[in-house]
Amino acid sequence: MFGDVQKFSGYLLNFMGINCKKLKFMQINYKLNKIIDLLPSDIFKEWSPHLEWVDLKQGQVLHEPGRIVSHLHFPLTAIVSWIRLLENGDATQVAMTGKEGVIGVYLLMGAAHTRNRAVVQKAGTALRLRLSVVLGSFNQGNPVQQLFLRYTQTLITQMSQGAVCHRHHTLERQLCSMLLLMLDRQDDDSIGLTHESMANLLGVRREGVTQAAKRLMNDGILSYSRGRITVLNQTALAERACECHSVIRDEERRLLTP
Amino acid sequence: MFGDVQKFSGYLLNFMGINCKKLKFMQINYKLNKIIDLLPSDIFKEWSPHLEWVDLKQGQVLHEPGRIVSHLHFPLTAIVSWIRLLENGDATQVAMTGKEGVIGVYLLMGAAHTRNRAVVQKAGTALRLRLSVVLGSFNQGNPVQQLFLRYTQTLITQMSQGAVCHRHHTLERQLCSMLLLMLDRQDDDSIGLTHESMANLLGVRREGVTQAAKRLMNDGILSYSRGRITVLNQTALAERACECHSVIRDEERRLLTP
DNA sequence: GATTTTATGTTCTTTGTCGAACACACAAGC
DNA sequence: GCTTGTGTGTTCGACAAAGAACATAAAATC
Repeated sequence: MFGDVQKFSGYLLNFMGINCKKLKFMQINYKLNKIIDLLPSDIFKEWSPHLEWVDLKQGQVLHEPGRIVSHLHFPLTAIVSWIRLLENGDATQVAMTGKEGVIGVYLLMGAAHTRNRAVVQKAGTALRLRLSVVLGSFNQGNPVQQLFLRYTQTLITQMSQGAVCHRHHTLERQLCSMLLLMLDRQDDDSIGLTHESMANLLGVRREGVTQAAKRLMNDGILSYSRGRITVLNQTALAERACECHSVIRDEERRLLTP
Repeated sequence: MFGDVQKFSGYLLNFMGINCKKLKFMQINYKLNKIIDLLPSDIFKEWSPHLEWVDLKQGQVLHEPGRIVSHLHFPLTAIVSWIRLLENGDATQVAMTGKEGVIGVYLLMGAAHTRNRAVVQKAGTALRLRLSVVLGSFNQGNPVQQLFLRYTQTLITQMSQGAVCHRHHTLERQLCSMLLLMLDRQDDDSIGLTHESMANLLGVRREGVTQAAKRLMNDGILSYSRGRITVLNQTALAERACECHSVIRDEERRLLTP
C-alpha cells in the first residue's frame, strides 16, 4: 500500500497556483505528511499531479470564519493553529495541525465554512490540493474517506480534551502540554513563539506565561530569549505537563497507524 | 425528499432487540428526531424495519471509553451527555445530544471506540439501530453520509466552543448556556437535574452552582426544588448566558437544515 | 412517627489567575 | 551614536472559584 508512495517521494513537481510565490524545484519528501503517507497508492497517483507546494508564513491566516476556502493543506514542516474567537475578542486555540494532519476536513463534511480561524503558528512548508480533486475520491466511501475521518477524530480528541483541560489544569501544566504538542509536530527542540503568542493560544495573560516559563527555566527544563524557546529536557517537561498531551498523542497513534 | 418520511410517522413497529424491555405499541413520531427526519425516504424505508424503540433511564451509560458498541441511538425525548474523564476522576461535559442528533457517529468514522462516556442526562425514549444496518448506507457516499458528517460538525462546534467557554466565561453564564441548550432539546421548561449533577456537567463545585442558581432564582429567572429546575423566563436566562448557547444553536440550524 | 439519605444553604480561608501599571533589556532603524 | 519598538520581568490589588466544614430541610425508608 505504501511502496508506491515512497517511489513518488522526491518527485519533481510542476508548481501551479497563483499563491505559490516561492517555487523551488527541490526534492520533496511527501511522506513527511502522515495523511499523504497513508494514502492508498492509486489515490496518490491520481492526486500527485495536482499537489502544489506552498510556503506558509507565521501569522498567515488559512481559514477565516465564514469565508469560503478552495484548498486543503497538508503541512510538511509548518504548524497551523485552530483558533476560536469570542464576541469580545478573547480567543483560544482549540486544536493544532502539523505534519500529522490536514487542514480543511470540515470542507469534506458538508460544511461550507467553519467558525474557527486557521493561523500559521510555525512558518514552514505544506502541500495543498484543490478541494475538487479530493471530493471525488472522498465521496466514494473508499479508504481515503476513512483516513480523513479518522484524522477528524483526532481533532475531536484535541478539542474535547482541551475543553476539560482548560477547566481543570493549571496554566503551567497546560503550557507544558502545548509545547510538547508542538515538539511532536516538528523535528527540532526550538519553538519560535513569544510569551505573548503562547498566552494568546492558551487564552491567558502574557504575564502568566512569563511566570510559568520563568519557573521552567529556573528548573533547567527550557531556555528562551526574545521569541524563541528551546526545550532542554523533554522528559522533565512531560512530568510537569498535564495528561492532555499524552492523551492526544496516543489517540493520534491509535487512529493514524495503518 | 421528506414527504415519504411523514407518511411513515406513526407507523406501528414490531419491536425487537434483547435490551428493549419496555415495549409499547404506540404511535411513534419518528420526525421528533432531526436526523431521522432528514433521511432520504428510500433510506428510511430501508432502515425502518430495523429501528428499535428503547427507554433510556437517567444515569444509564450508553458508551464507555474503550468499550465496543454495536448500536447507534437517535434520541426522541431523551438527552445524552458526552463526558470526558481525567485521570484524577475530574470530568466535564463536552457535548450534549438530544432529539437533534445521533449518538455514536464516531463508530462510522473508523474509530472503534471513543475516550468519551455517553451518559443519559434526561430519561426518555430513543430509537436505536444496529451499526451494521447504517454502515452499508454510510459507505456509499450518499446524502446519509453528508447528514451524519454535518451532525458531527455540530458536535465539533459544541466541543470547541466549550473549550473557549470554559476558559473565558463565568460559572453563572456557563450554567445559563447549559440550561438553554437542554431546553432546546426538550419540549417543556422543567429540567430534572440536581445542583450536584449540573456541577458535574460543568466540571465545577456543587456550591458554585448553588450560589449561581440562587442568584437566578432571586431574580425570578428560574425556580427549583430538590432536583428539578423550572425556567420561568427564558429571555432573561438568555441575557445572563454567554454567547456559547446561541453559537451552538445557530450552527445546528445552519448544518441541519435541508 | 422516627430515622436515614439526599438536596440545598452558608461561611471561611486559600489559590490561581486577572487587570493594570511600570521597569528593564535587547533589536532594528535612523 | 540615538531613538523606537518589542519582548520580558515584577509587583500590587481584585476576584472568581476551589476546598473545606457545617447547617438546614425535604424526601425516602423503615
